[in-house]
Amino acid sequence: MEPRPDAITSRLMEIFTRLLDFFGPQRWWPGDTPFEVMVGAILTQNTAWLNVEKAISNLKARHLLDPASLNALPVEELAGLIKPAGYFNLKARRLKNMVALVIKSGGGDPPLLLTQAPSLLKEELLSVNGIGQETADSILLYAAGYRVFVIDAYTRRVLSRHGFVEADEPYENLQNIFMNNLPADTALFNEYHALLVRLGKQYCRPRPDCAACPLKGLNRQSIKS
DNA sequence: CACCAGGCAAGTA
DNA sequence: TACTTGCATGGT
Repeated sequence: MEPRPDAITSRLMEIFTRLLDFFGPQRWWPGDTPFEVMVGAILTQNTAWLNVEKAISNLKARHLLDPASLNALPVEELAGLIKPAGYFNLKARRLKNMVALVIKSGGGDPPLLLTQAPSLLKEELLSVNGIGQETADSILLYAAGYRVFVIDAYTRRVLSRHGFVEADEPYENLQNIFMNNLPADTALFNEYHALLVRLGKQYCRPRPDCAACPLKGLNRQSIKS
């Protein structure tokens, strides 16, 4: 027996309401410009945000946080500046790859790249070596402002720990649960994902603190549709 | 000290 | 197709 769609909607909204009441608004994404969001999306891959901030500060302090500057910067120097974010050699190449797309497909202007239709934009982003589903969707939502739900390791962990989905549920299925059952409200998608990450960081870690979890006691029935 | 963080791609069988 | 492995700093 699968739950009715409206039942899924109300359960998803209850989760959201609980998280918002408990934590308050998260005001994501932390970044001043669309390009900064894009850079942060690469740097935060499997990395604590605090370390990403240090890397971004290094770039800002040298006025290098724009496509033209990063394009002109030797990849070894870029790697040196983003060291605190970890995987610095890998991420330096990934940033270069992303900048190449901004130049090729946006004429070097991030907003021009980001105003393309979401399906086309996602396809282009995914074609960049170093940008996968989550990074692409983060850019679609938090840099371009499109109504896309971002799935990350915390989201998957929170949902599976609560019995809502299987632990190995594919990315696209998880994404569709939210996108097919929530109101068409970009601000909601923005805040919802941020709240799930906040919950994950604080309570749903590998060693969880379930006693204090704001989602404690929810019905564990599947929400797969 | 060990553990882990807002993933992704390449390699192996 | 389905696993496994490399990538790396810094906070808790």
